[in-house]
Amino acid sequence: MQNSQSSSKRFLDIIGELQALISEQKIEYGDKLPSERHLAEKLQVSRAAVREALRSMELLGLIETRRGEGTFLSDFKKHQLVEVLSTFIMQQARSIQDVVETRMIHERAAIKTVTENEELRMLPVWKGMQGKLNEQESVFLREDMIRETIVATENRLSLKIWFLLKQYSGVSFDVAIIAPEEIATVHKLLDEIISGNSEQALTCYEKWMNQVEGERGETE
Amino acid sequence: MQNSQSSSKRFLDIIGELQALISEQKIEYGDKLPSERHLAEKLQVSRAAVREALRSMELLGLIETRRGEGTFLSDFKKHQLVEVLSTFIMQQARSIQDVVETRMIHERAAIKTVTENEELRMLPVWKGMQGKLNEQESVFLREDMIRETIVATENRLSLKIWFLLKQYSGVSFDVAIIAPEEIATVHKLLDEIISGNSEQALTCYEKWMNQVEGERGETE
DNA sequence: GTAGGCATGGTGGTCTGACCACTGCTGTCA
DNA sequence: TGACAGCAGTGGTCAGACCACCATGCCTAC
Repeated sequence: MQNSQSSSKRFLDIIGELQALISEQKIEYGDKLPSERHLAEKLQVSRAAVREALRSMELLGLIETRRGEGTFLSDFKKHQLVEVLSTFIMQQARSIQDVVETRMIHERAAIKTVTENEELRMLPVWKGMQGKLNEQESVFLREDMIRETIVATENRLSLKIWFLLKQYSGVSFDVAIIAPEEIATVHKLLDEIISGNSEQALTCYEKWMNQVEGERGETE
Repeated sequence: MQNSQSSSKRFLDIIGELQALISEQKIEYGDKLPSERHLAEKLQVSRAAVREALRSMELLGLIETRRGEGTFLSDFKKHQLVEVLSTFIMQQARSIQDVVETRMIHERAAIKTVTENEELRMLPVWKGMQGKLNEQESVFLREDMIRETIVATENRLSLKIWFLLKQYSGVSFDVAIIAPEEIATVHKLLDEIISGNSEQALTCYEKWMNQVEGERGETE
């Protein structure tokens, strides 16, 4: 196990045991965990100790508790983590600017990876996006475009980090594209991706982000 | 305040109050927090509730507790977070490969940013590194080189993420450079940075990483 | 038969008070 | 002067209690 110095920090051990339990019993997202009292008995510790571990995990967004119902393995998208880190770690960040810049680091890297990989740029998803972009009825979300790009790289960790950053930067990022210029830019971006023009794709991306920024400036 | 739905989730409120307290009393990294009993009295909650909040913060690496001594505001480098997330989030990651790749995303971005910014590439730190690289006695750590690059970008969040990733990937990254070829590569990398050749700098970086990888393969 | 109300058991939320283990200090004694 | 014992303060842990809430099932009134 990873519990080498398990002398102190019992609640860390408990978290470890909970992880093992979840793994053993194949508890999946949304499933219910044993009750605090049962866990206390099973792990041979007090309920208070179990609660300390559970609250920690809750703060990380790993679990979700509902009074009167129970404790559930959480969907990893709902992260209290963001709010908390925002006050502590983010205060060390120069500003919201760091968050935006870091988010863009991941986005640029994804675009580059996809564009420079023949298999990835041939994926049907890009054509599909272009189709959606043309249809007036269907909604084409900025977020979808970026997310799909990162998903395509198959780097789940990057996706995870991106998700957190997006959540924190709290921009109007999940809105449908409206401005015709923006649609044109995204169209071009998709073209460049499919064509494998890494340099041009990134240029398009920068242009797009500027447009998004411009719109925000107008509406706010 | 952020306590909108403060009906449940008291421990979140407590964390908020602790943050406020830390802010008010200007408690800095390494300083001691009031004892659990004092906090309980001050915040008008039970000690158990205070402890749940404290354990959560400890898991995030925000504080550090030492039995018999007290609770201290932590240095942000020591993050239990890594270990815990490793079991949950990382299990979703394809593999350690994702961590390495994500770390490199941040490193490449930093090199690019520095190289393409006139002020940054003129910083004395690069010349200093070259000097260190020449002196046989002084230690030139791989880690220093990369870290300084990210530091130069002044994106503290990226630095933070990089630090966590490095810690997790647990590579032999903080060792001194030994192989002459590697020294040559880093020398060239520094040259390209100073010259502002973004493309070439990144090429050097990739070459360097391959060399590092090669060494690891030999020794393990 | 159905809709509404009620009792009940299980769950998380919180508190109290107690005891243990450890640390650091302080005063005493050799 | 130095070593040591005692003490106060701290986190670590526990047991037990009570509350608020939820789901369920039963029962009654319609």
